[in-house]
Amino acid sequence: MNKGDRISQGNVQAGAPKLRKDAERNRRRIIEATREVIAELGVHAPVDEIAKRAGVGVGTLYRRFPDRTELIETVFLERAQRYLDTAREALRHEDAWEGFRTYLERLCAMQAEDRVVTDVLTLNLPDSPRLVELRYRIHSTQNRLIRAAKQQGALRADFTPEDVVLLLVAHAAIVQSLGDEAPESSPRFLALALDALRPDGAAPLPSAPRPDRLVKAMQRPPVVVRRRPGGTP
Amino acid sequence: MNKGDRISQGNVQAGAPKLRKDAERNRRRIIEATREVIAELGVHAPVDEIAKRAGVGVGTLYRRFPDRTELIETVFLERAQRYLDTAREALRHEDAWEGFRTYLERLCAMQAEDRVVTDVLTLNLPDSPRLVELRYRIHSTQNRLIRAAKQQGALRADFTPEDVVLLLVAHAAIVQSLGDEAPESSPRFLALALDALRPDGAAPLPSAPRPDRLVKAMQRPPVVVRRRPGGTP
DNA sequence: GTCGAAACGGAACTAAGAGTTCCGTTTTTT
DNA sequence: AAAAAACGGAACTCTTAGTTCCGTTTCGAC
Repeated sequence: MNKGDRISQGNVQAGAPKLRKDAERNRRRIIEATREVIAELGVHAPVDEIAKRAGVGVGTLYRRFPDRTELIETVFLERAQRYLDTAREALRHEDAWEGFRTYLERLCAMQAEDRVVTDVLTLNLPDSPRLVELRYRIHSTQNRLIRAAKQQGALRADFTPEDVVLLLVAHAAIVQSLGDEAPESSPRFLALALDALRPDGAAPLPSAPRPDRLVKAMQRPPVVVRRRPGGTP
Repeated sequence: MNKGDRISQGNVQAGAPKLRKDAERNRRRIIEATREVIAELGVHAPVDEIAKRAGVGVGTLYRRFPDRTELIETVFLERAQRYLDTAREALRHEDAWEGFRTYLERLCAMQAEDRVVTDVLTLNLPDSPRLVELRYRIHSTQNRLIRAAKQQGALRADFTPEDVVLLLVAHAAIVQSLGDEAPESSPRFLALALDALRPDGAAPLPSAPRPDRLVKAMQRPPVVVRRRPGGTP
């Protein structure tokens, strides 16, 4: 490493030494590029692509973020937060069903325009307590939405929070395999899904997957943020 | 290549010279192993895994099948055929709705126990006219199922064949990300999906994706059967 | 039973990614 | 103008996967 280079973190911390003007500008560009690129390509997006989009060399990127993970995490948490905000907003609807419907619609729209949203649902950064906490809040907000919609009689009684996961996993696949070429697929699927949630005339459902299993299943492949494939031996 | 080695094809053709006994036995083992392995891992399954499962060296495998693609294709077409059989059987139900429902259920079950089924739906082998033809037959059989179920008034009128694709893509994702850990997910999802198809009280759907676009979307990534990453320059 | 052809196994080679480092050059700052 | 900081991107490493090569083993015809 060169003399002047210094390891620092993506999130400027209190008391961090000020960056040179060009460095600060590049830091912002990198974060912005990361947002864009992983929205399109998902968290697996290669570093080179991010650097290119930011108009910066990879070296520059690594000077600011000690590794790929550090960089991704910044953006990842941002998204999780937005996810939570969506749930909370939905809760403010006075019509509970409308609130729930809006929630699903917004989530699907987010999935369609940003692949990371799906990843937030699915993946765990290694050791990110903050993400765990955000997920917890998302879930409990979501539960309140569901309960309210059921009480109102607008949502089938045997619907469970796990079903939301099923729908989102399903919709993610629709968007990922069909989204670009056949964008009508997403709204079409969502509309069908909503019809499945009506209480009237609903056939009884087989039992829902256990939540803990579901969580385990979704967090399974730590494939996401691989550490050190190359580099230091 | 050694003197004795000879390029031949996976499917024994008329007039092909007879294989030695051990060779013939290995050839069968390889095909069987391929079936098993790609059922579990999908068409991307590495050749080494297949060879290992067959209890055979990779060399042996390549002596019989000039390349990976050749091998996969054999099994792939077998599956596509079974897919078609399922559709045809469903057509024999006297109750059209039952037929259609059974069709979907069988398809989902097949997806759950064999990843290749999804691949058959999604992917094209390079230059496989036979697969194209099978697909065509599958589609037309499926269309008859749908028409009959609608006429009987058991299936919502705005349902289209494209919706079957949506459901299968969605279900494939459910099985792939949740299947192992939370096997209840698949039947649960299917039951919800079937409820979405009821004609009574169905909300009007947004327009379906155009079939040609859908086909294009699904056949997009020719990622599947990559040719020559290494090997002959 | 022997011997040549056929087949075998699996190490080694090639290619394509992808993350990380290194260092000669450029830009800021004082 | 000089020193410090930052820059860019080629080069290096590791991984994964398809394919070939060749010394060794097995089969089958005589």
